[in-house]
Amino acid sequence: MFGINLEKIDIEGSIFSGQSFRWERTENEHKTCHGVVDGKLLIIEYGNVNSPVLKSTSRLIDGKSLEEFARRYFSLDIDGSNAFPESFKRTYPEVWQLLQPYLQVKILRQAPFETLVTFMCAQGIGMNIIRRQVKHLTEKLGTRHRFVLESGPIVYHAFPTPEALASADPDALKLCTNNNCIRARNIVDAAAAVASGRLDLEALRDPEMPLETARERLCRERGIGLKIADCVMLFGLQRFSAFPIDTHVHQYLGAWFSFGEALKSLTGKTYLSLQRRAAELFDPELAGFAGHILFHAWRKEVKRLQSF
DNA sequence: CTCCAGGACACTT
DNA sequence: AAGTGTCATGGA
Repeated sequence: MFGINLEKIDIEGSIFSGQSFRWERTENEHKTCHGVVDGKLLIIEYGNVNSPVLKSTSRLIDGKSLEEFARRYFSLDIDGSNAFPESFKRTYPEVWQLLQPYLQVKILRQAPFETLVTFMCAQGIGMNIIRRQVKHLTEKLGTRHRFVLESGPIVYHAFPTPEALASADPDALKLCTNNNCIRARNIVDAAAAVASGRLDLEALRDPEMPLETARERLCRERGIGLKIADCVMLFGLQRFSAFPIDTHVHQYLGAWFSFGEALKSLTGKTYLSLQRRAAELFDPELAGFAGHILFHAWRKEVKRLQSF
């Protein structure tokens, strides 16, 4: 057990798949996050924000200390406010003001395959259903882990391996994809591509490879369009310059920055056009980080959505 | 009841 | 080239 300053992390802001890490709210406003990473259980508690605690069943993960691991996993090395240049603050002072509570939002450096599959589950449906799908996926096909804590045993399921998903029966997988047969088949196919080595996700991390090239490779798979490919690059491949445009980004680009294209439906052409203009607003290296911060500010401050 | 949710794709004008 | 329908379900 050691101390790590979780005030610097907007924990609610980053968790999506809820499986590498899962957030749970217990009775008395005491929040706990725990999840399986590489077969090890990580727990973060912050009932009192002044004394948050990160602990694990194992001192070492991947040969690194837990603190080292967490620092990287939570992107503590990235300062999101650096994504916003002075020109942005001058031009959009009211937006900049609104963003202040969200500058600590961190993007998790999640596992590429998990990121790929979870975002394939997230097409045109709400967060609750997405979560449910991922939960079913892990419980049906993921390795089961049992940990004994002071409070009693906890059971967790790791995210399924590409092999496990590739050999899954698409009909059975329907339960994990909101009964959507097309999506189930696409996920099995993508998993097979990764398992066979035909789709080498690790290779797409290479900074030498242009963003465009990596995206093009991802989009070759059925069920992966521009948005999902950009999400995989941003959340799973640590490509912080990738700028995914979903329905919410589409909306705030129109409302906050008066992008005319935002009035039109989000076709491929509109998507690319919006993306080019958005990239000019931020530090190119951290455009995706900026987008994610804006995303949460938009959802909570404007749409009043209870995200997590 | 209608509308929209962290979309992608086929199909029609 | 640009718009519309389909897939699916739940919550507001």
